[in-house]
Parts: sequence; structure tokens; C-alpha cells
Amino acid sequence: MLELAILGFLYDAPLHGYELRKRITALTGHVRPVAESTLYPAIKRLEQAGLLARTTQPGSVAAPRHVLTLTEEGRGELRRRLAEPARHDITDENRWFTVLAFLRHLDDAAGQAAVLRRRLAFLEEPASFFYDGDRSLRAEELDDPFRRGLLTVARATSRAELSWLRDTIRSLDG
Amino acid sequence: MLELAILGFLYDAPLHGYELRKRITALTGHVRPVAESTLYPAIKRLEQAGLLARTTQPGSVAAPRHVLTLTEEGRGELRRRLAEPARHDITDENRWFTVLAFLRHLDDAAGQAAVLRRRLAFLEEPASFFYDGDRSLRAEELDDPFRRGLLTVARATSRAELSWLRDTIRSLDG
DNA sequence: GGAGAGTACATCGGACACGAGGTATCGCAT
DNA sequence: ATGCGATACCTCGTGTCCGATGTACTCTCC
Repeated sequence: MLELAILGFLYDAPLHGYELRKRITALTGHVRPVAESTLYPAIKRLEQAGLLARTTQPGSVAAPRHVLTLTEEGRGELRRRLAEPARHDITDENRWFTVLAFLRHLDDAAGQAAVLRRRLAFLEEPASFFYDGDRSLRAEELDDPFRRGLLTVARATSRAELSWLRDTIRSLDG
Repeated sequence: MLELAILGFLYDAPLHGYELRKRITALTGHVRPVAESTLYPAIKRLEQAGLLARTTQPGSVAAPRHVLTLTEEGRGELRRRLAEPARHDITDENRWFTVLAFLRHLDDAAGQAAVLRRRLAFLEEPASFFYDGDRSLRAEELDDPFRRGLLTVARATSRAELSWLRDTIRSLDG
């Protein structure tokens, strides 16, 4: 997820690590803050994999900046990761939001629609949280107000996203 | 999050690892499946910390079962984790749902309301995903349909949860 | 002139997660 | 008979994440 965000932000423009961190923090930081000790090793990994290149520039105020640029392999890798997200990326809301944030970089409406359809299929799967034996329990059947709330909120979320997904897929297809 | 789920399920009744895994899978597995190689070490950790005890029973069909029971320390630890969740547990939806699933075990309406209020405060913070310099961008200002969708869905989710939170806090207080 | 905040990068150790693989039993279908 | 799926547990290696800590420069405020 972090790597996807790095590739995604760099696809638009070269950035240095510190600026990258600010953008990632704006995108997902309120939920899961990005530690510097996670970001810099991730940058190094991607660099060693040949997905991005760095050029050192004198820092405007402090230490010299390492400006990061995606290589051609890096651009291809981002498109590949967007076109074929892992199951994790589809099911985990945090990861899915990251995919969505950069899906426009997949400049192919059919490919974009295919990704949205995978999310749609996932949300359409009958998923419950609590079971009585094999039978899945509905919100109304629960005594516990917190579990009821959990189901209620999850259902509302899902409804909102489903209708957005259906609209968007239709307009991508049309 | 995993440890919280283990403590939460065992608070109700002693279970063996395999059954525990099925319950956790039902709760959060559609989003983030729990690998056995994650669960068993986690059980061992909790056992070594003195939070749970195991007794071996002949297996009904296969290998002998290790039935896990919460110790008094374990019960206290669960209540402590529920009463004072880490910031992570409040902000990350997956973790938050786990907290909610077991919040009833905190049998103190004021404590429960306090936890809900923390989530409420978090959701009320003005959080944006995308910025133009310092200015946060609203859904309407974005060209990108996917980022628009992301904001739209996030807003709908948040609205649904906010209204549930306010109702529930009111009824816990009243 | 000195403290503190912000910019900018980096390393290290510990904790945690996961896939791959292993052990063993039972029932059912082929 | 033999393989498969379910039950039930476990280890190992690899990778990732994070908090703590360090370096070094600039600007602002007092």
C-alpha cells in the first residue's frame, strides 16, 4: 500500500522523500500515519528494484534533497499494480482507497472498469460478521447495541459505495 | 487487533485455537484473513504473558485440542484495552470494528460512552485526502472521478457513523 | 545567544505478519 | 487402496513496520 502510494504520487511529478511523506500523510495519515522509518526503507527498496531513480539537489533550507523520479519500469509497475490489484487491495478499505486515488493513471477505461467490478463483486458477496452456528445474524437480531451499530454502519457504507460503483462502471462502459 | 479479538472471544467462553480462528475469520476475515501462522504465535504470546491458560482435551475428530481460557489478568487486560484503546484502534476502521465488537464487555455505560466519544471526536476532525497547497479540496473540485468517488464514499460512511454514534452516546448517557 | 520548531535524511532493533511447509487423524468418495 | 478435505496444531524464514535515536541545517521568537 505504501509502495503503491509512492509510485502513484511520483507518477505525476518527481518529489523528494519529505514532500512525499506529506502527501501520503494527507491521503491516509489520519487513519494510519506513515513513519519516516517506514518510508525511507520503502524508497530504498523501490530504488533497488529499479523502479525509481534519485538525483541529489542542494536542499532549499536544510539537508540536501533526494529528488525521486519514476523510471520507465516504475511507471509500468504502477500500471501493473493498478490493473491487477491483489485481493488484499480490493478488500481492505485502506488499500482500496489508495488504489482508487491513483486509478486514473491506468489510462484505459476498460481496465479501470474491470478493477471497479472486482470491488463491486467483493461488496456484493453476502458477508456477515456474526454467526449463530452457520446462520448469519442480522442487525435486528443482536442484543448488543455496539454490534448492531457495527452492522448498521457497515451496511450504510456498503450501500453508498455500491451505488457509486454501479454509476461509475456504467459511465465507463457507456 | 488480533490479540484484542482473541481476548474478546475468550471473554465469553473458552475456545480452542481452531474454533477461535473460525470466529475471527467471520468477524474480520473477509477484509483481512487471519493466517494460522499468525494466530498460533499470538496465542502463545498471550499465554506467556499470563493472560490465558490452556488445558489439553482429546480432540473430537483429530489432534488433541488446546482449550484456551482467559485468566483473571486476561479479563482485566481486555477491559483495559477496551477502556483505553490506542489511537490506532480509534482511527483505523478495521481495528475500530474489533473494539466495537467487544465493547459490551466493558460493563460500564460511562466508559463505553467515553470510547464512542473518542471515535466521534476523530470523525468530527476536518479530514481531507487531497490538498492544493494547504487548501483542502472538496469532491466537487476534483476532475478525477475516482478521487471524487473516494471522497463521496468516505463522506457517506462518516455521516452514517456519526449519526449512529450520537444516538448511541445519547442513550448511554440518558 | 539560546531554545524550539521545521526541514531533510538515515539506521537499528524488536515486534509482528505471512506463506510454505510439516505432523497427524478421521470420514467420504472414487 | 488411495486421495481429498476437514480438523487440529506447529515451526521456520523472510519481509515489513515502527519507535527510538542520530545528524545537520535554518528560521523565529524571546
